[in-house]
Amino acid sequence: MDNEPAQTKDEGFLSRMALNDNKAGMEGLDRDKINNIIMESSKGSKFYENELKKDQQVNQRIEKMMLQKANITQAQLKKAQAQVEKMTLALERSRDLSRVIVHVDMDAFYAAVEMRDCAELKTKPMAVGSMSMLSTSNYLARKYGVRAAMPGFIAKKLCSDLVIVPPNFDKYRAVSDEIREIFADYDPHFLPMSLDEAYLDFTEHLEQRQTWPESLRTHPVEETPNPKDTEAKDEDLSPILFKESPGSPPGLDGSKGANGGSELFGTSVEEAVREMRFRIEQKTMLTASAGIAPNMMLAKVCSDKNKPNGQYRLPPTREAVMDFIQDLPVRKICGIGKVSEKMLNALEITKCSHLGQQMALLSLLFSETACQNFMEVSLGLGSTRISRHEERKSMSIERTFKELSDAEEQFSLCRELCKDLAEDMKKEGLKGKTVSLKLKNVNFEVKTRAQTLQCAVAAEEEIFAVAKDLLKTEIDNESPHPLKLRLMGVRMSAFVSSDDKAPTQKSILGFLKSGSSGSSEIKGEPSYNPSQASQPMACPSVQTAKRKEEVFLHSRKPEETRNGGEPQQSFFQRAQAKRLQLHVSSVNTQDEGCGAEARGISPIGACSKESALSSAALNKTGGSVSQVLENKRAAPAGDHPSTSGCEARPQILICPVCSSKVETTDLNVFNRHIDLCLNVASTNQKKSESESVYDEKKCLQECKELNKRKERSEAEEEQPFGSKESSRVCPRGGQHGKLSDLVCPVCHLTQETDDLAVFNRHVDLCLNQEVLHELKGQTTFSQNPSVVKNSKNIGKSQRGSPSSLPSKKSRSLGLCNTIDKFLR
DNA sequence: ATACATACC
DNA sequence: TACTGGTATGTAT
Repeated sequence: MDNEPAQTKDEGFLSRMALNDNKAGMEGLDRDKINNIIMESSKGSKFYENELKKDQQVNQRIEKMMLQKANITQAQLKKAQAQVEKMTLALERSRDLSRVIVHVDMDAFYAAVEMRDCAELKTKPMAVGSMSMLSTSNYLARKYGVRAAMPGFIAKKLCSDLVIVPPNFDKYRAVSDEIREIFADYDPHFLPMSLDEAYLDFTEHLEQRQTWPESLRTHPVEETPNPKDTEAKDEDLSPILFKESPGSPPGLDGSKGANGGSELFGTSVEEAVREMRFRIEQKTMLTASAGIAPNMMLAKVCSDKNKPNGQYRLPPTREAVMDFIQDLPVRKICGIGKVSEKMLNALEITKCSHLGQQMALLSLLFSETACQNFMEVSLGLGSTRISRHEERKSMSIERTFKELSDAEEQFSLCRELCKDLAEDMKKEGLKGKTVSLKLKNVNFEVKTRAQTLQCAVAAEEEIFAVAKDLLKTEIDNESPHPLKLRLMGVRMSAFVSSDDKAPTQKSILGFLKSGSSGSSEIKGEPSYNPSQASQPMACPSVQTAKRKEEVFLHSRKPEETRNGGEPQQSFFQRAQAKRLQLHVSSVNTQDEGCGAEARGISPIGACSKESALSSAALNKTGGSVSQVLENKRAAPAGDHPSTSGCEARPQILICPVCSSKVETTDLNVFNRHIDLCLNVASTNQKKSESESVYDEKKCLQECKELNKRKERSEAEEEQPFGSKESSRVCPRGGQHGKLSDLVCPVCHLTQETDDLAVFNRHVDLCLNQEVLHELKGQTTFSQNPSVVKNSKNIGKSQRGSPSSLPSKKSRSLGLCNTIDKFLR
């Protein structure tokens, strides 16, 4: 393959704009001619200008890097080298060659499907897409330099005969289903990367296969495989779109002619993979290519080696792997794109072997993550286990259009997007806390703006309420000029995990009573007035924990996902994990998910859906450590927990942290106040660790500042609780100085801790106990609950670091665990 | 947490 | 005429 990374001494810019002939089927093209056409077609366009700008940014990055490089001393390098060698050894020790990983990839998938279904296309250069953008081209078109991700109008200039077919995603999905059925026969846990691509672990299958009789390894040869095609022009309709590449089924040619023939496959890996490809072809009349290797990273590269319609096996020996890696251009590695390539090239690193040789240098110039990746690549290491069930992290929708400058239209488009997104979210039962707005102006400049709520939302109005504000801000920023947009997108992220959704949040009592997460109904709730059943759809997502098994288009997962819990972890990984842990426990952030709570118990018309705005404002409130029990926490003794939140009469609440009075009808406001106090406290604590003296003035000031800062970005109608009464004392009434010996307002026992988060947790537990107590009608709850120790509880431990506080007395551990579950 | 960039299909 | 859309992740602040 002549896939030299297009070393463009010319401008370097070519590496960005020029033809990327890294793909199969693009060998031996007249690159210069093609690049000329591409440049000519692009020059002067806004797109081109923007690309130029981006390229300059990359160049600056490179310059910066080169400067850094120039400043590296021999001593540093030597030290780094030692480190690198140590890590290399460790990585080497972790090398696992025992797995047989296969990467399968359909050849020119969309294009192949279209060709299969339309005889006329078979002999023509064609591509799937539009005049604006192509998603795939067939191999005939590739001869002209026409490839995926190229705009159709440019492709047309390269090949005036090019036929552009609009995509039929439903059809591709259907075919995808068919091939996935076959995949599952070889690995029921296969990992789909897109409609046409997947990773499979053949290891188990191969073990089984050794014992299989021939009958199980024999597959019929269908002669008239295309029922959809009514015209039976035999030669043209041959199911074989591509001549066999080196790695094709050996017996295929021989036995193909006869109707009713069949094909026997052996027991080796290669035979098994040939069999799979054969079956795919029989079933879909489309060909696939495959790579066989001891890990995912290598398998991926291998599948490209004999494309189309071929396969390549990399033997599972260290020698074979290292040989294979040696001359492999870095750009071939999944994850190293054009920018990384360019940066590496600047360091004269073009092949994977160079990576290994330059690791010391790289470790001084690149991030830890990047280095780890480079090092693994240079050693031919990759994930040896494939796993599927990663949860989706975001969901988005975006649209490109002709210039849109009218604000009104922009808002309505925004709403439209939110509506569609909300629909999608609903389909998967998702709720997220972060809403992002993406804007691209007519100069192709992209902006994203995000806001994170305290509560997870999913409905159109809720999303729109936020997106609209973000959009408004941008419009205002630009005024008096209009925003001239060419794209708008909305994204949801920070999903609450399924465990965290509605049920537990809604009402702990309801949860306990129903004994399962199946329902968030609070029906059992004594003092809950049934008439309140009009309870806003507040938290509709009861059963939402269930997600659709698989979502085709969204099933991507990073290639380099690390295997779950294997001893395969590298030094880098472990070190990083450790750092991360440290980081997490040292950072004070918001807690996750409060589901229905905020809206559910909010006294103000949370239930009324009338105004998207008001509902959004409400959504911004609530959500905190003790969200689970916030109503209880805020409720004066005697008040029933679940009703207290719905009371509209103003209450004076005492903050357990700063002991100040908080006058509010909204428990969320109160809760947030507590959060802020805790934030301030622990920040201060950290700052003055050495003195271990708590500065009261500072606390007050910071409390105010924090409150103000937060308030500012929030709904205007909310009364800033921090700005009033001067009666507040920080950290607690009377207790100046040392931040120890906090007294739990519930159990009244002294807590020997300096950590307010720990203390807070204790209070939570106490409150929980009260609830449980009421629930079970028990009478003895004088015990002081132990502070739960659960270092794994990261989401929570952001506020409550694992504590070593000795529990005063032993108490029902079972109960403790139960509570802890809720607190997660 | 937010913004922006990179990468992949 | 015309340079996507969806998702994840890394990097910097």
